[in-house]
Amino acid sequence: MLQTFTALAEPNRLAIVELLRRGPQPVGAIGERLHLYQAQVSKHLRVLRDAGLVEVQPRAQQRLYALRREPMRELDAWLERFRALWDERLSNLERYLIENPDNDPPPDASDASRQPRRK
Amino acid sequence: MLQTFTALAEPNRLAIVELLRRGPQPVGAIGERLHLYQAQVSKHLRVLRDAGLVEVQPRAQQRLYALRREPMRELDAWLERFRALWDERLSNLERYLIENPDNDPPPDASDASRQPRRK
DNA sequence: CAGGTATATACGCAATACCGTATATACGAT
DNA sequence: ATCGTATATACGGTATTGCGTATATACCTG
Repeated sequence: MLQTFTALAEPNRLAIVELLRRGPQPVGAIGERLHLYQAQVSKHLRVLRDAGLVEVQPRAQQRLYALRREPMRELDAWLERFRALWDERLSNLERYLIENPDNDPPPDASDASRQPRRK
Repeated sequence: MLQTFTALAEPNRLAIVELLRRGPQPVGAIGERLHLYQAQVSKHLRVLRDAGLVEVQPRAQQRLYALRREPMRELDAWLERFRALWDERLSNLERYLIENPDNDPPPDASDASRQPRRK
């Protein structure tokens, strides 16, 4: 997951991924489209490949890069763990916690980390 | 979107976000939980805040940080643009289109495998 | 106001990342 | 084999980033 975010946390790589959404592309075409030096494209694709975001298929001297769905699905699953929060009453709980500074928050898992400091 | 990915592309920040999934937390608690220096937590939270991923509410001297749903929804929307691809047979179709610009006649496109074959 | 607590920012440093250029490798055609 | 095309990697430089330490700011209590 971290690797996925890392790979996407770069303008050109994100652009590449967006571009590949249209379909597999050879390195050269990507470079032209995004006004990047060929070496940069190769290097960015290397990162995307190591992150599992793209796969490569040789075609003569060309290398066709295509998106892989796996990491996207993982991202989806990761998001899923958050959607529960937004769609549930937990959101209200959080809001309550925030809006009641002076009172004790309701006993729950979110309270487990409160520090008994005092020393 | 890029800012979101950038913010999440750091182990500690990602951990913070995961932690906040349980509910709002003050800075100190986050630091203890993740074994980070307080300054680091503040700085990471600063990044997350600038990215819109978290919001802060003052509570006495503490600052309670909570997740914001906005960027998560954006991420969801961003993913949506890709889901169409995965759920369709377009992947293979596009692959075929690109792989055969004007040269090779297709061996058989109907039963195309998802795996590129090695030669 | 003094003093303690909680958090934010400033600063120097080391590691990392991206870039541009040059070079190496792979493949096809002559 | 040699050349042209397409892509990958190596290398040096610069910019960015995260870290640790020190310090500043804000708030509560007495």
